[in-house]
Amino acid sequence: MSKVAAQPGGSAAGVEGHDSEKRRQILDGAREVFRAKGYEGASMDAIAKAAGVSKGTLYVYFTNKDELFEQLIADEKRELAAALDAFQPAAESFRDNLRAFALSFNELLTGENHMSSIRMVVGAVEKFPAVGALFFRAGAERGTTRLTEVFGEAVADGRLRPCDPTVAAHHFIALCTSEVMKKALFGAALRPTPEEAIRIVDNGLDVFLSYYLAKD
Amino acid sequence: MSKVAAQPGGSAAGVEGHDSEKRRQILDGAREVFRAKGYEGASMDAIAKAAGVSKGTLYVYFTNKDELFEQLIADEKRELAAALDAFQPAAESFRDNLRAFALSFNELLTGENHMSSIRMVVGAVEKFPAVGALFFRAGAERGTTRLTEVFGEAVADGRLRPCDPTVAAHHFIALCTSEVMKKALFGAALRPTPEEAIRIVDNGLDVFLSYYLAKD
Amino acid sequence: MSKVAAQPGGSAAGVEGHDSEKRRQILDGAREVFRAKGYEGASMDAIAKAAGVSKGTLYVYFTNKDELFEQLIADEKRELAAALDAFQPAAESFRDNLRAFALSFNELLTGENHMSSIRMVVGAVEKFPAVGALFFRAGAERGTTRLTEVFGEAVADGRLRPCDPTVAAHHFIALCTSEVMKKALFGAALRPTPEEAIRIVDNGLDVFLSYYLAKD
Amino acid sequence: MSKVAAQPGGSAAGVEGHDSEKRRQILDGAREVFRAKGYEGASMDAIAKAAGVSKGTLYVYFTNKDELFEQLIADEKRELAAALDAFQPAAESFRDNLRAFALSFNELLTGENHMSSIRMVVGAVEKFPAVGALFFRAGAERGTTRLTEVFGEAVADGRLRPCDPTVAAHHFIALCTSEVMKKALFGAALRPTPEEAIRIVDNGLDVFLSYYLAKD
DNA sequence: GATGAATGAGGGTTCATTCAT
DNA sequence: TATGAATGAACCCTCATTCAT
Repeated sequence: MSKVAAQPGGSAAGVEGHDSEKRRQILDGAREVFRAKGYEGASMDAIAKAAGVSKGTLYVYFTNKDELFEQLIADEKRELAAALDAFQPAAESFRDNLRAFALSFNELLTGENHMSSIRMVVGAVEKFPAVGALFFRAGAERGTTRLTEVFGEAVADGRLRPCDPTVAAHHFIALCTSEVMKKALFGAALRPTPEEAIRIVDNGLDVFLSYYLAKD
Repeated sequence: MSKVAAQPGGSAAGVEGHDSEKRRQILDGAREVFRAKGYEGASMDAIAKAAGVSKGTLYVYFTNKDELFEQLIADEKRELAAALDAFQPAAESFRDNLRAFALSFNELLTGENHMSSIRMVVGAVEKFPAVGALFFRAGAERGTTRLTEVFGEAVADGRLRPCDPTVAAHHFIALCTSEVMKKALFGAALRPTPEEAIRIVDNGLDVFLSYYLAKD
Repeated sequence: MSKVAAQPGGSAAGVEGHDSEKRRQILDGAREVFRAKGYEGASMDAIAKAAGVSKGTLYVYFTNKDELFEQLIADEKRELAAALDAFQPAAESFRDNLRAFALSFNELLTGENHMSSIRMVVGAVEKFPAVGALFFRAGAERGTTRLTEVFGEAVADGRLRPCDPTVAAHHFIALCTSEVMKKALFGAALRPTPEEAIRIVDNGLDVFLSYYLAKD
Repeated sequence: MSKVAAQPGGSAAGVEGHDSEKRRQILDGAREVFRAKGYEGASMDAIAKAAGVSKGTLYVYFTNKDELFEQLIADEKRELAAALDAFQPAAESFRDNLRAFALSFNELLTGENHMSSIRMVVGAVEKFPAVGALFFRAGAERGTTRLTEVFGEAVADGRLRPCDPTVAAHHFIALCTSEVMKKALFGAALRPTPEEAIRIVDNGLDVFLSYYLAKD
C-alpha cells in the first residue's frame, strides 16, 4: 500500500525534480515522432504511444508540447556536440587527419537520423527561433570551432600559410561537406556511397590545401 | 460584348481549370501562411483569411491542402528558376563576373522570403519527398548547372585549369555561399551586411581561383 | 445575339411557370441521387452533376432541396399510381386473374428502382411526414383500393363469400406480397426468382381463396 | 478500496475496450438522434449534445460515426430479439395463444420507438447493406422462426393441417401484422387503437385458421 | 434562363491539455 | 507518480444557397 517503494527519481539524477528512465523513455518516443512528422505534425498521442507511456505522464515530465520539443532539441544538441568532440585525429599526415575528420563529419551529418533532426529543427525555426540557433551552434558552429583550433595551431607552427583560421575552417567544411549536406537536406539524393564520399572529400581537400598549405 | 478579358482560365497561364486573379490571390495568402507556419502549422482558415477569400473558395481552386501546397511550391520553384536564369554576366574581368554572380546568388538565397520558403520545404520533406527534390533542382542544382556551363567554357578557352567543371561549380558555390546559407537556414544570424557578403565572397574567390585559375 | 430563339418553356407545359425538358432532366438526376443516397446523403452538387446542369439551374426550377425532393416524390407517386392503374385483368378464371395481379404487383414493388424509392421515402418520413403518407396512398393503398373494387363486385355477384371487401383486399395483398416486400425493404434478400414468386403467390392464393371463395 | 465496481469495461458486457455507463449514455443519445434524423441527418454534434457528453468523448468510445451507428443497431437488434424471445404463450386455447402473440407482436412493432428504428435502418440500407439484413434477421425473421417452431409442433400433434410450418408462419404474420406495419412504416397512420388492433388480428386469424386448422 | 464562382455555416474528426483516481 | 477518460477548440473539408454575369 505504501507508495514509498514505487517512488522514482531514486538513482542520482533528479536535477530539476525528476530525471529518470521514464523521462528518457519519453524523449526517445518524442524524438522518433518529431523527426518523422515535424513539430506541428507530431501529436502528443503519437508520442505517448511511441514512448509507451500514457498521455497524462507526458505532462508529468514536461509542461507542454513546446517544452517537450525544446528539451528534446537540447538533448539532441548535447549528443551532437559529444559526437563532434569525440573525434580524435589519429592519422600520421596532416592531410590524412583532415580527410578522416571530413569523412566522419560527413557521415555524422548525413545519417538519416541526423538529417531528420535537422529538418525537424529547420521546419520549426519560424516558431522556435532559439531552437534553430541552439542547434546551429551545437552542430555546424561547433565543428567549425574545433577546426579553427586545429588550424590555428597549424598556422602557428607553419604547416598552413598565415591566415584567419576561422575562415579556413569555414572553407574546409564548405568544400568537403556542403554538397552532400544540401542534397540530404532536401531529400534529393541518397546518402553517398563511401567511394563517393571519399572522392568528394579528396576533391575538396585538393582545393583547400592548394591555397592554405604553407608554400614553404 | 467581350467576355474574353474577364474569362477565368483565359490567356496567360491557365494550365488546367482556372488560373486567375483569385487563384493568384489565394497562392499569395497561402505563401504567406505556409512560410510563417510550415505545412502542418498552416490552417486553411488562416490561409483563407490571409488571401481575403472564404474558406470554401480555397476548395474551388485547389482540391485540398496538399495540392495547394504543391502548387505553391511549383510556383516558388518557377520564380526561383527564373531569377537564376535572369542573371547575365556583365563585368569585364572573369573574377568580377564570378563575384557579381556569387553576390547576387547570396542575396537571392538569403532573402528572408526565400529562406522562409526553404525552411517550409525542408520541414515538409518527410511528408512530401518529391517537393524537396523539386525545389532542390530548381534552386541549388540549377545554380550549379549554370556555373558548370560557364566553367566548361572557361576550361575550354584556357582561363581555368583543366578540371571537371561540375566539381568546380560545387566548390565555387560552397566557398561563396555555404556559410551564409547555413546560418540563414537555422535563423542563427541576421542577413550579412553588404560588406560582410563581399568579404565572404572575396575570401572564397581567393581560394577558388588559387586552385582553378590556369597558371599562365 | 437575340435571346428569343433560346427561350424555353415553349412547348405546351409551363403549368406553373416552367415545366420543360430541363425540369425533367433535373428530376431524373435527382431521382438517381436521392435513391442512392437518401435525402440527407444527396448533395445538390451531385444532383446537378447527375442531371447534367449547373448547380444554379437547380434553383431556377426548384426553390430548394426540400421542394425538389417533394416534387420528385410527387412524380414518383404519379408513376406508381399510373403503373398500378394500368393493370388490366385479362385471364379467364378468377383465380388466374388474381394470380396475375399479385405477380405483377410483386414485380412492380420489388424492382430495385422501386425499392430504392421506398427506402428513400421511408428514410425521410421523420423529416417529411407528408411525403410518407403521400407515397403510401399512391402505392399500397391504391393497390388495395383497386382490389377492393374487384372484390366488392365479386361479393356482389356471389363469387366471393359475403365479407368486407376492404379487409379481403388487405388479406390478399398481405398473403401474396408481404414476405417478399419485407425482405426487399431490408435488402435482406435478392429479388425472388420467377419460380419463387409464383410459389409464394400460389401459397397465398390457396389460403385466401380457401376462406373467401363462396362455398357454392 | 474496491475499484472493481467503477472500473470501465467491467463485468457485464465489455465486449472489447470499455463498456460503461458512459458508453450507454452515448448510445442512448445516439439512438434518439439517429431515430429522429436518420444516419445522414444525425450530426455527431447533436449526438454529443443529446448524450450529454462532449464531442471528443464520442470518439473515445467509438471509432467514428459509422461504428457508432453499427453498434447502435447491434444494440437495438439485441433488444428486439430479447423482446421477441420473451414472449411466452400462456392462454388456454390455441387460437387465444396465437391471438396474444399477434397482439403483442403488433404492439412491439408499431411502437413509435421501434418504427423509428426501422425507418432509420431502412433509410440506411443502401449505405449499410449488412445492417438491414442484420436487423431483418433479428426482427421479422426471428418472429417467423419462433412461430415456425410452434406451428411445426401443432402440425405434428394434429392441431394444424399438414403443411409447411414456415409458410404458415409467414401467412400468419402477414395476415395479422402487415397492414398495421405498412401504415406505420410510412407514417401514414397513427398506431391503431387496441380495439382496431384486436379487430385486425381477429380478422386475420379467421382466415388463417380457416385454412390451416386441422379439419378434425 | 442558365451559369458556376463565392460564401460561411456546419460536417466529422483530431488535438493539446486537464483532472479525478 | 501514473493513468486514461473527458474536454472543447480547431482541424480539413462539404454543404445548400446566392448572385453577378
